[in-house]
Amino acid sequence: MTIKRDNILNVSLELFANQGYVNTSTSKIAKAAGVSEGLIFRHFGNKEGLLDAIVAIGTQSIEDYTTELLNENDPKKIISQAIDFPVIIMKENKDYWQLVSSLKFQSPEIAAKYHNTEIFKQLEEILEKAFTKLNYENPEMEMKYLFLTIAGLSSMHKQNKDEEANLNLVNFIKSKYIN
Amino acid sequence: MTIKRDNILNVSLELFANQGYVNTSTSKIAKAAGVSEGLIFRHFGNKEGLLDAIVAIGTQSIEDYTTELLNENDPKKIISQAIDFPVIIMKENKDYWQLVSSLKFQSPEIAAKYHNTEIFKQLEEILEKAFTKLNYENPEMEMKYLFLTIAGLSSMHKQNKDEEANLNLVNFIKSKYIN
DNA sequence: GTCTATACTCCGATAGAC
DNA sequence: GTCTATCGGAGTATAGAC
Repeated sequence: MTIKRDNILNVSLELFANQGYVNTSTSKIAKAAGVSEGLIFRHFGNKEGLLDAIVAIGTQSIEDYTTELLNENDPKKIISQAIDFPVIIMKENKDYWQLVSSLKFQSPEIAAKYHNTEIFKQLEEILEKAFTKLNYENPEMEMKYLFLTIAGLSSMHKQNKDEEANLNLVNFIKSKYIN
Repeated sequence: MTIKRDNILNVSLELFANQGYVNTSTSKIAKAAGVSEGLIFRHFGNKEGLLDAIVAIGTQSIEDYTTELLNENDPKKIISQAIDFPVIIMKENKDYWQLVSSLKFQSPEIAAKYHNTEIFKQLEEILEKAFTKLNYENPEMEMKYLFLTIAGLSSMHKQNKDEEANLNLVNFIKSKYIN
């Protein structure tokens, strides 16, 4: 029953992420998932409904990770884990992350619909507090700077396949914050 | 004479950047540019030819900026100007930059075709040399880290409209390298 | 299977530059 | 008078959502 539905979900996440949402036709999805095209519309109404379902799943697992950080008290651990964020995310949710990034470049309506700020606002607060605890001169700026670095790491992971090099860089950045 | 041609070029850069290449139909471009649809094909052969023309123009102005850096000797100035890179680019080539970024998320063929690494390889070399001159312990890593920061700055500028905040952050980052 | 959107073609006509 | 840029519209083929 839900096997085919899951099939559609998995296949279209992969296709949307790697070929783009607009470039992926429903018939392509149907073929790749081994289902009839009609089933897609039976389950998800229309193509955008399918996109909604996919994004919702991925968002959940990222929220789970942020919640972990909320329960952490040691500021150095928080910073360290925040730097790990792209590594973790990219490993387990590579396709999801790429899809969400790509949606920012779609039409303004689509971009707005899937632009999730809440998770990041939380992360920002946590990080700023961590820097405050560590007596940094300018915690807000430090937080913004680190956030930038994390954003950069995300886009790097998307392009660079050399995992060892990526990990070296992650550790190098960590060493700037934790001695 | 070429007024209409320029019109097409300007309008489609804006549309491609903000709505996406695939989402922008040639008829939409024609209407927005106030020209007949046929004229687009007369000038550029097909839709991809139009994209080529647009990208070529923007690439040129970015190359101009990198060439400036090549002629700079003071390592601190090089680093400072590299950090300024996204600010300059985003101010003068916002749409172009966004378009090129968005193409990375298109089909693999399109992504590969417009993925320009040469400019960045040059920039990488220049920066690594600068860090070597300044006797940093690990110039290669420092370069990669700074490169990451610059990538992060680019994506931030794309989203964040508050120019003053952006500039503050840029200066904060500069202060990490130049005392 | 239906219907619409889209890339692309073809052509006759016009107006201005040389 | 020719050449070039352009218009406007009819028309085709195909792909894609549903």
